[in-house]
Amino acid sequence: MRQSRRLWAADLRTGTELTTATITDVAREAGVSIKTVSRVLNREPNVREETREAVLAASRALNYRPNLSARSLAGSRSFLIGLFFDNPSPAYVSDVQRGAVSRCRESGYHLTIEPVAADAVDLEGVVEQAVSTLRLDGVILTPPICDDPRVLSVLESVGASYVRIAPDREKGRAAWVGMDDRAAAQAMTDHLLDLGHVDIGFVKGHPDHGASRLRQEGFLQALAERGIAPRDDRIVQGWFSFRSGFEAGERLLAGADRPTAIFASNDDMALGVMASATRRRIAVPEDLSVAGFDDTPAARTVWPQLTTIGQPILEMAAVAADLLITGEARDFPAGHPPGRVFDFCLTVRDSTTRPSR
Amino acid sequence: MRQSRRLWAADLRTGTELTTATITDVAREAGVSIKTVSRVLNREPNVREETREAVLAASRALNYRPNLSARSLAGSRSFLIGLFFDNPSPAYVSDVQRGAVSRCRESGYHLTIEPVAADAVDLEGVVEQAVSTLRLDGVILTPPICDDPRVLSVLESVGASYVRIAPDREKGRAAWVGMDDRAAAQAMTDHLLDLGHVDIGFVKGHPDHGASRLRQEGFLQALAERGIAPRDDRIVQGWFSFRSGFEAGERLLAGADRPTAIFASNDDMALGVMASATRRRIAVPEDLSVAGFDDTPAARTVWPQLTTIGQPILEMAAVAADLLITGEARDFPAGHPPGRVFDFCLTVRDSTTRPSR
DNA sequence: CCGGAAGTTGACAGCGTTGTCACCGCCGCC
DNA sequence: GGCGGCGGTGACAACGCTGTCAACTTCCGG
Repeated sequence: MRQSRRLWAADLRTGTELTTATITDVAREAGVSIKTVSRVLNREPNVREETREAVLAASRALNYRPNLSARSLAGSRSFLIGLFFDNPSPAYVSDVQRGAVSRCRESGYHLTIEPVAADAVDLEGVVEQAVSTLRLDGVILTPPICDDPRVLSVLESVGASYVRIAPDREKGRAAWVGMDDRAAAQAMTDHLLDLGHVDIGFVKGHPDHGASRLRQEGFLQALAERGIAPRDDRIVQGWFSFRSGFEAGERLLAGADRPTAIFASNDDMALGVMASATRRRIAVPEDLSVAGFDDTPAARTVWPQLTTIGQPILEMAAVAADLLITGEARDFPAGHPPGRVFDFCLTVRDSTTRPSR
Repeated sequence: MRQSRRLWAADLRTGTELTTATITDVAREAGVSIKTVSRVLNREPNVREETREAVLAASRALNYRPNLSARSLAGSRSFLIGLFFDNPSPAYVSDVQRGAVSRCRESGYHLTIEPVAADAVDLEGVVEQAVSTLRLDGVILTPPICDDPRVLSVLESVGASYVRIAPDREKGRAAWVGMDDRAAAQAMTDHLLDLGHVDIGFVKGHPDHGASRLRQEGFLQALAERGIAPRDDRIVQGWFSFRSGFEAGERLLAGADRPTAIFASNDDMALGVMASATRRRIAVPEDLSVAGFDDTPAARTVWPQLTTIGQPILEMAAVAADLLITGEARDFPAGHPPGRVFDFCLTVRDSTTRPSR
């Protein structure tokens, strides 16, 4: 009745000795071979119900934990999924992580993270190193690196399957999940138009992000459908940052000829616009409606609370992990990867109302 | 000249065939045994310089990547560090992740994350499962779960070494890194006193967080050292949330008898106070100075920008990872674990100024 | 010039699991 | 009634690396 015994350095301190059950111990306990234990644990077919239960009982009795390293070395799966991200927004990344982990946990997978700078010189090296040494079963990519051709090439050259979240280009290249930014921006603009606004300012996003273009298109389309001609001086460039939003606000709100509403391409810039309005003693929403995009926590942490567009990020990330775990992200007809568009959520809060004039 | 060849499912699509070099390939290429290659790669002593270089050259030539699973299975290290966190603040967690990963990368370690809910029924199970199956070399714990006795017990019972970030209790139990919350709160209060404020409101933090108590103590001590008696009605309970800060502001700012400055125990609550002031047309900082704590991104994303206390979170997390990687977190004299206090940073921005009356 | 210590290297046995293949018995079919 | 097939099981060889130990070299001091 020998069991694998291991002595940890920490035990030398406490004097406790630990036992870590291996698959061999479980097999002995259940009176079967290790291969049969393996079959049960991997839910393989062709195991008698009676045998399965005996194994499961033995496994529970010994508090058996499979050794991922051994599984990975012997088998073809590592049970590890990598999440690569630049750091656009902590709140966004946090949601992606929680969504992905929740799906991973269901299948005994774990998530490793690799924060990287999109402009890092050795981006490819970091990616390749992580994927190769960890033998990742799959990789999840967030914007903006999900559109970095170098990263995609590296992943493909080492044969890793990956899912892109909200990619902008080459959607036929690999699996992805995303949202319809154009439709969302159009919906928000419609909301402002419905309130009675006709003179609406727009703050563009960072030109490198694909979403910026789509959001602007949605804005313009909404105007077009109501027969409103966009005024060039109502559309100003921003960079997704609070400061750029503040500056855009300063520009749009200078003078008496100002819009009655401003739609910023993300929440941080919307907050910047609100700050600019506050500075100029323009009351939000009474004298100016402000709308954002993303529904970051800050949108609720500000007064008045921001009307914005929410994305089901947790769900998107969970589906991304799912595509990897099920293998759908790997096996698909060339040029036709699985992709899924999620619904956005227009959240009307206190920063938008009918125009006062 | 055979090399290990592996065919990936993805290659069936592209027709490419991949070669993954193993330590055996490197050994053959360099004309030495695999053990010698292993020695070089692990920086073990007693290898001739000439041999070392030959191995390194061969390794580079074949673009060799060690297989972590194999290393972990054969050796005693998994090169994996786990980060367990509840989700108090995405910005905080994001900094912890970046700090820890930066140190990990230096030593070929990787970080796995386990977001958990502090009140999850099976918290212990999740922790135990992750540590056991992944064979984590170490674990990093953030508040509030770094103070959860169940988690600490599980980690100790499976013999995992861990480092706590900003623990509140039982600091003699395991390695930790932290900051002096009391001194920081005192410094912030001194800043307000130095500006000339004598009537300062204080918003307490969540009673379950140890930091709340320390911050209040620092506030009171600063007053005491100037001989100022604290007024009970100037100290109100908060819960670290924006809303609770807003409500605290409403309470403190009602009526003409109001403080000239308010120090909130964290940034979210300070923002709530600012929102309340804005609603009541009390100008910040002209008519009311507001100070926060934590230096979250929102502190800069608001107008006026918030005076607050910053913590070197990246550095703290990096040191936490370092303690794990070097083994200092594991081997220490009983009752005397390594611990380190980091300097805080008082960041004066626009939300505080001299009192107008 | 010799004995021993220190430096340098390799053979080999695992580490805990999965993949392959063989085996045994039972069923249904001609 | 023999035979092919399949459900159920186990023996055994990997997987790629590290730990152990032994062997061989080199370098000293006496």
